[in-house]
Amino acid sequence: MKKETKERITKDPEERRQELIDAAERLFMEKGYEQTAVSDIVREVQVAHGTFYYYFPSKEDILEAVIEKNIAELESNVREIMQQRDLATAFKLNLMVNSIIGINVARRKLMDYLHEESNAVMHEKMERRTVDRLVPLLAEVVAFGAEEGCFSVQNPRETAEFLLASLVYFFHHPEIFANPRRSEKMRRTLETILGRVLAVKNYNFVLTV
Amino acid sequence: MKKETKERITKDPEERRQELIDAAERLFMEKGYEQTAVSDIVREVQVAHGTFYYYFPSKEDILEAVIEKNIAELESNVREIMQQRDLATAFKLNLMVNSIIGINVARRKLMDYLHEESNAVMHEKMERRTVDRLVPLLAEVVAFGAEEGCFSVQNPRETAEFLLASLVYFFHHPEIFANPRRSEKMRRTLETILGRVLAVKNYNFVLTV
Amino acid sequence: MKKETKERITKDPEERRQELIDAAERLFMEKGYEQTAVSDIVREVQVAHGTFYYYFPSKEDILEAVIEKNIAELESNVREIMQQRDLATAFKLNLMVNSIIGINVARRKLMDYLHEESNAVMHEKMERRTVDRLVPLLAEVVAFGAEEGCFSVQNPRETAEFLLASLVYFFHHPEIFANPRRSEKMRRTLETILGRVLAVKNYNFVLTV
Amino acid sequence: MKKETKERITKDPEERRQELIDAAERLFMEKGYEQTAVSDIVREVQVAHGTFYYYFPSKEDILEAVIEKNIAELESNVREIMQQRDLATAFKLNLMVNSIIGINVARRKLMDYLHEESNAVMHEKMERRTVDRLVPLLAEVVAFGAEEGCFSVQNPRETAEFLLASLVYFFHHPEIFANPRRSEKMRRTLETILGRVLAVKNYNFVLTV
DNA sequence: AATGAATGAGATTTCATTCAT
DNA sequence: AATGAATGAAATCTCATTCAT
Repeated sequence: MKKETKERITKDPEERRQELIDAAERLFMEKGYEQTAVSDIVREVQVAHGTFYYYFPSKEDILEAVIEKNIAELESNVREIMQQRDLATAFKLNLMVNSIIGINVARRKLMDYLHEESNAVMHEKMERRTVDRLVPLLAEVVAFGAEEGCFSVQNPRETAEFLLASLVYFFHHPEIFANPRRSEKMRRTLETILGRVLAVKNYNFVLTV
Repeated sequence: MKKETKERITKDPEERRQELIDAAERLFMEKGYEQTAVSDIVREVQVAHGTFYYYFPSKEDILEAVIEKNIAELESNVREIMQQRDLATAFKLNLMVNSIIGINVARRKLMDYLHEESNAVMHEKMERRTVDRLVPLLAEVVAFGAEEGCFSVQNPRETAEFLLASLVYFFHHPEIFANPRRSEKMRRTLETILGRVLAVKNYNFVLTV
Repeated sequence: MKKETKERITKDPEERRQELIDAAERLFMEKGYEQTAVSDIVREVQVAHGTFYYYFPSKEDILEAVIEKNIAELESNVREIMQQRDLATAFKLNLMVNSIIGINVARRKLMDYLHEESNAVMHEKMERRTVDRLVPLLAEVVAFGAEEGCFSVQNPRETAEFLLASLVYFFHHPEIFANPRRSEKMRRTLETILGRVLAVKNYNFVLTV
Repeated sequence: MKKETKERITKDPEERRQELIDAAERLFMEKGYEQTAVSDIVREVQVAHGTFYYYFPSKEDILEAVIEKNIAELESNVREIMQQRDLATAFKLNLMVNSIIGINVARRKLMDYLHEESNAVMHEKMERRTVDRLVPLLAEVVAFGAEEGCFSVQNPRETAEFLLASLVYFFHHPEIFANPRRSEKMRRTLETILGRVLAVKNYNFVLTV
């Protein structure tokens, strides 16, 4: 009469929550948000459906958590660079841009190219959140450079927005990286654009795509 | 056993097809692609489900048709401008950019702001298709201007891509238009950016957002 | 490679609808409304889940349909009696009351005693709808009798309400019928009550429980 | 590895039990029995789920407790009236009826009208228990009055049942109280009915709805 | 006495698509 | 060209209850 009692494994809530977010992130990137069922996530983590809903009120909420985790990481990287002293402003901005491109590229490589268009929801959310959170940081540095005189920019915030629009273009066009020649041209073009848009003095942007 | 047979209205296939596309377009803009069911479309046009599938193999196909219709219109507008003779290249490019922004803005105004994030699939597809189709046109004019000497650009195609990335930014951020001050700043910033990125000679871009 | 294609049986919509209502009625009475799953209903009728929702927007809607069917039947019986000419008013009311009790008793016998308290939702709805629909009919006859002088009643409508409250008591207490002695006493008591409440002249109510 | 242990508040078991019952009662009345989750109750009382199940084996059991609490109160009120000496029987019965109506009315006013039909389970249980517990009391007084000669009734128990059926009608139709005219008519009608059903001598019932 | 993370069966519903007519 | 009844897989979410601590 023994019931095949499924082990009931209890963990620290914070740990469980992370497990769920990590599994969701992996699956969302592989198969896309909408193609991933809550049952896929709980199967991965080996918990019951109810456990999922104990931690997240809905599937959309875990998507927000996944995105937040990603953005937070990106933001903190960028912020760290910002806080370094003794860096010339133009160089600092250069580092920030490289960091943004770099992480986006890395992230994109995880996403399945095949499901490209089927992950629109996640892409859209990610892009908007990225822009919203990074614009203030870029804008601050641009503004600072403008005061310093190393840049010549009238509207730092708006300029930062358009620059970010160009940076996330990479995120939306991962096929670029498949072709080294193309990738190279894009890199050089963006280097030029950055220099011109900011009207930098005595500095050449060097990107590492 | 008499069946009250519902009127069976036959139309010219091309007309029917258009009716379906128009209804779909309206609904996709109002409620979003995923929130629109095939039954919403057929209800609107007053035909049976079968009729829909007689014209389109799947729901995604009518989305493609809707997008194609939109892009084709945009492309033809832009192409028309291109073909005008006796226009200075910089001025021609200016007109093209205005046309792109204008149509995007008009389109966005139709879309329900409320469903912003819930229409990611359509947004994403629209953006990619727009970029794919307009890049060659912009690139051609940019290249021509570079040869002429009114622009100074190394990689016309890549430059056109990044410029388009900035133009579609408006499409993704319709909230901009809600605030006149903001909208104004964006416009002026973009005017400056265009001038700098292309390194135009003897011309100032004037946008009409 | 032949697919075991499940026969696709198409029927006249009205017939299908009735099949679904009938199956639902049977199941609701046997197991209770809440204990009946939509899958129980579709299994019975041998259609797909989708078919159910093609006919009824929700499970609650089929409950309404089941109740409506029942009430309509009861109402039409009672109305038929009302419309008979050449019946003394008291006798006519007597027939109406017998009809109401009779149908309720019959219905109750179908319901599973075991699930008594687990079918509260259906009971409550049924009772309210019954009262709402029958009060006007009873009230009319009571009023007519009062004018004629065979009854002596001040407030026909309210009196009808309280009488119905007594009639549906049987519906809520099916255990009464299990005990002949009890059942008999209830019958006689109700006969007396009817006579007294209406202050009937020259007539004795005779119930057939 | 320190866990920030949440305060663990211990109380007298009887007190805890009452807290739970009171919270459940409030919630059941506001939202309905089925619409109230066990988690709503424990959140209200600020205890863990396990604590709930330490006191009540199941959700249904706390419903029974809530109902019992209510009925017990009603029964004791009515019983108190019964035990008063020096009251004429008809007057005593009148007081009892007023007490029953009064408490039901008061209770109904607490219940959310909006969730009317969604609280069927609780309504049904409450009604049955009310009838079961009050019938013997009413029957006893009716029987006593019959012996005394102030009433003329053959079957006191059954008569009491039908009278209670009329009294609980108010409970099921709270909308009555919203309309003073209607409420007034119902009251007067019931006064007349009581007098007639019991065939009272030298007394007029006066209700206080 | 009390905690609260975990369970998991199961319920309703959606909707793109098919196909016999 | 058109109909519309029928399909059915699949998805999200609920919640009473358990049990190791």
